[in-house]
Amino acid sequence: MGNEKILEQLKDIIKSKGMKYTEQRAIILQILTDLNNHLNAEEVHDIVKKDYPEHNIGIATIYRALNFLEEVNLISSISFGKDGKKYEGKNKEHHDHLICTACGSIEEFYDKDIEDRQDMIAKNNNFETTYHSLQIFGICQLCQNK
Amino acid sequence: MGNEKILEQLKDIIKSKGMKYTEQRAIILQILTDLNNHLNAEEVHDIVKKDYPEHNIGIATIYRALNFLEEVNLISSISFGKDGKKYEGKNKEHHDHLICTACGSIEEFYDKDIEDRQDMIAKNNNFETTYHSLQIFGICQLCQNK
DNA sequence: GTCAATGCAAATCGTTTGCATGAAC
DNA sequence: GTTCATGCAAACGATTTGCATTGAC
Repeated sequence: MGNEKILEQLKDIIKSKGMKYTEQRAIILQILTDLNNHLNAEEVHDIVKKDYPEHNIGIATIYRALNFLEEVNLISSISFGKDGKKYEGKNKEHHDHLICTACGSIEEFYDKDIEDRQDMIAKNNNFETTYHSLQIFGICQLCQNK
Repeated sequence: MGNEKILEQLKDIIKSKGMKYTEQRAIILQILTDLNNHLNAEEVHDIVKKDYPEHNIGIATIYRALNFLEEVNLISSISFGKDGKKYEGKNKEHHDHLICTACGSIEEFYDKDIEDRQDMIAKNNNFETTYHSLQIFGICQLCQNK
């Protein structure tokens, strides 16, 4: 699994906040870190039920954990119309998204030129960037052929 | 108001689909065409109640009209972070946003290079773009000085 | 007169919250 | 033992749907 590092981060953050380390939060973080995929809360719940049947994690816990993990920056989310908010681990390089509004599939891309232009625009506006998010919505090749 | 053209388009589309032209749909389309703003369904409803008090348009009709108008491409929607789906008329120039997470202010910008790169990326992925949304989050100059 | 569109209320979906119980410390 | 996190169910807000009525054609 090779994600001891991120679990250590989780432990540190939780300790520093006077909160408690629980299996549930670790499992949810691991799922999103290991899986190279964008998942909504329902999908995370399904995976937990399938891969960790001995645990009986409620959907409320999933939502609470996802909100917390995003807050402390261990996962990130993108939101769009139908399927609600989708989450992904932070173990990947920064990238942007091509989102198919027909089937909900998400393709990733990275473009150095766009990144540079954004930095320049922020600079020109005396704007101190925290992060940015670029989504291209449309119809993917598969759905075009349907 | 200068939006007879778009109402003609609406009439044509409705006729071609064997549907019926109604005041309600025309009002909702006009609001989004005239106002230079992104509105969610609730906000459209509020404007209708305020500006067209003699009509008593139900929220369900607002949603049905918005879905229809988007489907036939007379308006477009974006998912603006947490606020859900927001709609805008098609008469507005495209632009992106610098969003200050401290004070919530929104600055608009347009960058031809970024637009071109995005088109290219979509093309390379055989992706048929409907729209795109680029947000740069951070701290604006005013808030930096506080 | 016919059939689609509307208004209303109930239903539904994704998400959050209140509360008693259970687990971490 | 104290306090936080969990699971469950109820609550919630945004959107949708079912149905009788209204209005466009």
